[in-house]
Amino acid sequence: MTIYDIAEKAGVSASTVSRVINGKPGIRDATRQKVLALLEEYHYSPNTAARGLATQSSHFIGILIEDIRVSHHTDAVWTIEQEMMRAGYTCITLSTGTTPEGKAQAIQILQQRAVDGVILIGSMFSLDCVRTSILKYLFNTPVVMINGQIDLLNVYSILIDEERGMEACTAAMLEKGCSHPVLLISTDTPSNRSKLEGFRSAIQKSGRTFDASCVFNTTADSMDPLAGMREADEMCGRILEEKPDTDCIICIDDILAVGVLHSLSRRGKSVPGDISVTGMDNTLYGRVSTPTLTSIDNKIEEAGITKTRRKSVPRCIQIPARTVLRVTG
Amino acid sequence: MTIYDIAEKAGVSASTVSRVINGKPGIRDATRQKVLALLEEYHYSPNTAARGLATQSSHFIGILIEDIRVSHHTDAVWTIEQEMMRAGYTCITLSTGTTPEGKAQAIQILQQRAVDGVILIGSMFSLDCVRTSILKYLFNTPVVMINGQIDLLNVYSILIDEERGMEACTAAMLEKGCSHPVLLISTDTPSNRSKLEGFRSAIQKSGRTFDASCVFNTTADSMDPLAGMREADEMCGRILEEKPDTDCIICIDDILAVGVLHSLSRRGKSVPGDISVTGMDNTLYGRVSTPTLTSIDNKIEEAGITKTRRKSVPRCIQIPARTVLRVTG
DNA sequence: CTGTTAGCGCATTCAC
DNA sequence: GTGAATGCGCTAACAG
Repeated sequence: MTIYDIAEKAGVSASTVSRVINGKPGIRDATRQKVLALLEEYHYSPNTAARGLATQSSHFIGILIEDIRVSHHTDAVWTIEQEMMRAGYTCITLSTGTTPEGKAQAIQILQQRAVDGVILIGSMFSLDCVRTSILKYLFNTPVVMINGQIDLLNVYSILIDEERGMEACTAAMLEKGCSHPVLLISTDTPSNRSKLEGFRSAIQKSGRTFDASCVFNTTADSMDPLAGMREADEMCGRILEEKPDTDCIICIDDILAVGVLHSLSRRGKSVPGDISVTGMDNTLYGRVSTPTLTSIDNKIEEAGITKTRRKSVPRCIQIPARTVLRVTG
Repeated sequence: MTIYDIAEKAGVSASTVSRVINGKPGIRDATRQKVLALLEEYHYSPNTAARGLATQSSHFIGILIEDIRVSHHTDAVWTIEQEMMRAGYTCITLSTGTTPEGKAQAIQILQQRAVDGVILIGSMFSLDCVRTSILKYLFNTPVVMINGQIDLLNVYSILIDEERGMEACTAAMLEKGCSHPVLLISTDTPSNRSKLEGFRSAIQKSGRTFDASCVFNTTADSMDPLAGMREADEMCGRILEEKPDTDCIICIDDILAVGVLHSLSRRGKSVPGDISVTGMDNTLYGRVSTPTLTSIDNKIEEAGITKTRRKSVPRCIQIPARTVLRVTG
């Protein structure tokens, strides 16, 4: 079913059909009704690729995440997708994997699909190779980075202030009476570095001296949540051994927190009676900080990816990380 | 950058450039090299929409799942996406939500995007409204259902034999010495019904009589894993109260299993010492049954969604659910 | 109000 | 070997 088939059956020209489809004015009502009926009868729906070719707008939005299996960012994808759909856009959500090549390839695919905009979710996209690829393939396409930053004119950032989020979280625990907090952190990422900084800052602002031995690192690949949990579980044992007076374990993310909780429960420790535990990231595993997704969503619109971005828009937007603490038990 | 721009710069015609791009033979090597160089220099990459228009093939594969935030099926999406990518296809993965309207809308979107094939993941797509939508919009497009079934000529099924999977799982527990198994099941879905049937069947085949009071239902919306966990947690308390001699809790899925584990650990019960617990579905939360994804993947190829499906292919393929049991502790 | 024409970017005959 | 012409399905001037 093409627009021409319908036109023929209706005894009008293709442009008339096109006008009806797009709700353009200046059509006699009788004609419109007739066409509308045919459209319905034949379940016609327009070929978006052809339309895109003609209008120079694919109505595609590309979303890049590292791994769809990791629930970390999947929440964001969901709301963005819903919102974009309401706006008439279709999302192409791609898992890039952790390698630079994977990311570069995904960016090229999006270019070939002529997406109208791109959303990069996660600090892991703040890479030089990503910058290069954008420059090569998407220099003309608005890009929004959630929790990442790249210095290019067409790249907008929405940053979640994780540093201050973690700082507030730690401060809250200290105020609550914890005197021997420990930070459980995973591999070195921009995001994790911010959180570490926030932790350190809170400690110092409270008048204590920051002791690096209070920071424990896990090494598991962030792509494998199960491994992360297990490692956190073991690490928790080490923490209790090396720092027996620990009364608060602050975890860089919720996966680690779950591992810690398992370990503590096995050891008969009560939470938060004996030890307080906090997580972060608001995934399925727990709900602690990060902004509400709707607020991210607003910001994306603000960044004008769907709009005809006429007015100048701030290149970078900070969202305060809400620190709705939850001492998981 | 269009094919014409490159052609002009190379002093050849567009068709020549096209031939080079597509590796067609019959081009003097010098010409080819020159064009290739320009292609590289200008980071040219073809507009897939235009190409699709010309070749009548979008090289898009549509994937429908109910909710990207639910890790249940997200594993399948990952491997399918990887595989399709290797084959030169781009996946449009859409979350349909639980409503019929959402599913119908997603199907129409895929039609408008002229996808070359569609993959429906989950038993929740075995709906009459889905059938209607496929008939309306995708009657000409090969559709593969994973763990679902719809009677249409262009719809292929890959079924995971959950009934036998659950039967084997239950039988294994009985053999292991459990004498008072309980089934914890969630809302009524085709998939859950099969599992219940498998449970019942194993009980009876072992010579016992099936007692319906051994089946406990949770009511939480399957879309909200957290709620599911919580409910399973509470339900576990009820189970221990009403059936104090329970020595094995078989959970319909891993989310419920996690809830049960939490509850047991809080009550000081040892797993599997006091009580054995099994989950199902091989999500992040645990790994128990279901086929390996690569085997699913093979089956999809077998169903010929990417191929020119010349030979007739079995309309329905059964995969035995592997019952790699893991008594979670 | 409606039809005609042209063009979006590419692949594919058919000539040369 | 290579170029010119045509069409994919649709929209957008431009006429009438």
